[in-house]
Amino acid sequence: MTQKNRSLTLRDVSEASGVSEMTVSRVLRNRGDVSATTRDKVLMAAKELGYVPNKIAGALASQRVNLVAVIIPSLSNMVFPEVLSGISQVLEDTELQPVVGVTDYLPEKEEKVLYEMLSWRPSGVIIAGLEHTEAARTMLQASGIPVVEIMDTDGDPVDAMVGISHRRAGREMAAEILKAGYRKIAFLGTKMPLDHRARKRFEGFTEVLAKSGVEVVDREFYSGGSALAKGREMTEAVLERSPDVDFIYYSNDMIGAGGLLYLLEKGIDVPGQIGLAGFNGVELLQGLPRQLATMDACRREIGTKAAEIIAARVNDVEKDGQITLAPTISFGDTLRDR
Amino acid sequence: MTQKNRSLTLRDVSEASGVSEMTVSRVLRNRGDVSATTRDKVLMAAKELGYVPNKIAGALASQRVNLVAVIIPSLSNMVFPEVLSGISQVLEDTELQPVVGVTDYLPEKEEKVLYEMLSWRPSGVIIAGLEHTEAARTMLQASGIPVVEIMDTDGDPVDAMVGISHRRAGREMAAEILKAGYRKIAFLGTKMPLDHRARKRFEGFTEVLAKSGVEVVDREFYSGGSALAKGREMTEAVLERSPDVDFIYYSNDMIGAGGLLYLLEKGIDVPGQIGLAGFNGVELLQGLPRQLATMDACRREIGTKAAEIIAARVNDVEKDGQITLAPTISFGDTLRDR
DNA sequence: GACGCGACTGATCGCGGTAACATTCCTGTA
DNA sequence: TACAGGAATGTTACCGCGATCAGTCGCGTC
Repeated sequence: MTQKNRSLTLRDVSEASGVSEMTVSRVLRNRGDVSATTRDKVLMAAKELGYVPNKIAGALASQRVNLVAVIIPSLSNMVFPEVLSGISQVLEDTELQPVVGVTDYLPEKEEKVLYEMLSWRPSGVIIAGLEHTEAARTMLQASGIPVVEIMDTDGDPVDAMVGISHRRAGREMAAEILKAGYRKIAFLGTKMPLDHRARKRFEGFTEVLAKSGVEVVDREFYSGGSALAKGREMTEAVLERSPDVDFIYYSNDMIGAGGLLYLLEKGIDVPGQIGLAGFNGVELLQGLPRQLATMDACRREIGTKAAEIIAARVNDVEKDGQITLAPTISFGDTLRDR
Repeated sequence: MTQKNRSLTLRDVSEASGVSEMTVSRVLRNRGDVSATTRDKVLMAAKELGYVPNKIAGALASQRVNLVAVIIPSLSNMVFPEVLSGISQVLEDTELQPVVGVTDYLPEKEEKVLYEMLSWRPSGVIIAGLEHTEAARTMLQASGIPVVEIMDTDGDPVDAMVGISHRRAGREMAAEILKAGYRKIAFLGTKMPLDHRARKRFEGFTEVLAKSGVEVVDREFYSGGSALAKGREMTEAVLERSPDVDFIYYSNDMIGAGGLLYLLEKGIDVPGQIGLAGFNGVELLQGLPRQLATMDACRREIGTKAAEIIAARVNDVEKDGQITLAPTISFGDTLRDR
């Protein structure tokens, strides 16, 4: 409460409680032996002064920074917050703490953010995707700390990796769609150069279609704006251009939901006339009039596994570092045998 | 690239380039006079080694930490990410950097997170809400750094504050609803003890209703789960219990959207038989079959204004610190004169 | 009574940088 | 030619804390 301007230090607490700085330090970190009386005295003084330890100094002195850099493309779609929450949950039981950096899907920004984060000398890095600039990869390698690349497993990780195969996800969805008898298939997605995982899903998707001699009859890509509204617009555009479409595969659930709402409004029979599928398994879908077919991206689990790997490695425990999770398909009400 | 284990220091670069550590430091920070030749030599050496400056040490030595602590309740609803993006956008033009902490709407967790963040000695704090534990308020005051409390302006800030009056938002919505002729009004919201802003909206809302002798005929609260689905369920429950309801005020757009979808499905005339309104003005709404009446919470602007205040104060520029933004109501298609 | 031992406490050093001041060197000018 | 003055570079002293090691004290043991 009594507080001038200059920030308090151990010395202030030490003077206030009549013991050495070292003892105060021990009390506040619960380390080493301190008598109960001294401990109480110190804690009282610290509380009274409103002392908050300086982790900057602590980290420098101890050469330990209990931060984990988490680098993701975006916070504004539901997918990464959920990964984050998985990470936080696991790290909560450790002394590690996540620090988030956002790249907006821009490789150069990713590089910059990574550089910034590494300059805080974190204990580990969790970073989305396997595609990074040359410089970023080099930094990750040179950092000498555990690195987990998440979300995607189609590629070579710098170190550890946890995710699903998006290529396979695309393939499986394509197979199911074909099995259900759809043939005039359209694809709606995000502008792809930015989003490697969406691209890989698309590649896997077309690959399987091609094997059956089927080609995507139409496609449309968007960027920015309300995904729900974009799904609507794009669906409308595609139907206008290609009225004979019988299935639409969306690169994410949000635009899929927009498309679903649009089709229902138009009185189109889903999935009779047109089938639909999205990707991600977002919670939102549960509130829709009909359940959109989708594929769970195992977001939360990716977060927890990644955090577990970091936590283990930080404590020098070796731990399996290449985890490919299996996304489960959910057919919902929009993908059925015709 | 050549890299053992121990992290590189200025000394390594200094040795590699044949100048003093101080000069290397100057080059890397672009500060002070350094000849072009020396500069190049140093930069080459630094790049070659893959040197990343240690901000921990730098911050300790310079007594400057260019971090801004941003403490918010949640990342999983659209509102805070948007505030964050406003903050980031403004801070991008400064040397400040946001660091996010999440409290899950729990006061004790907020206190803990705040303590953690302050222990990194940030240059400023942006924190959601005006309600904090006693200890948290004390810490904020004692920190001696600029503090901006955001989102809400119904109360006394520790220092600066940027937001809207949720009480007034509730009042205005109530007034419009009454003006449109609705009288059997229900309220659906989140469990309130956790969310002061939702509570204040509700208080303002009922206050205006009461002045016209109207009372909320039914109410229902939820916590957890998919908001869209919850909106659906709660709406169904309320209609069953109180079939004569003619308006439903939702404490957020997401549950409002769920309700809207439900009513449309049931073939109920919206807004003829039942009017609806939500709160927040989320982007999602643009993709709905009908535009839900709502009120913009000025999220992005709150973020930018708050960041501007911090940025100004950090540079010792005084700046107006009590900003109340005016949310604009948007009637959409679900609130109309009967 | 000397000794060992464990519990507790303190002194010193250095983590990797930066601020502030000191030094060197070069140039133009009186 | 001597010297002022600035540009370029180096030296020194910390920043606030924790690791390490060095005491101090009380007590049981032989």
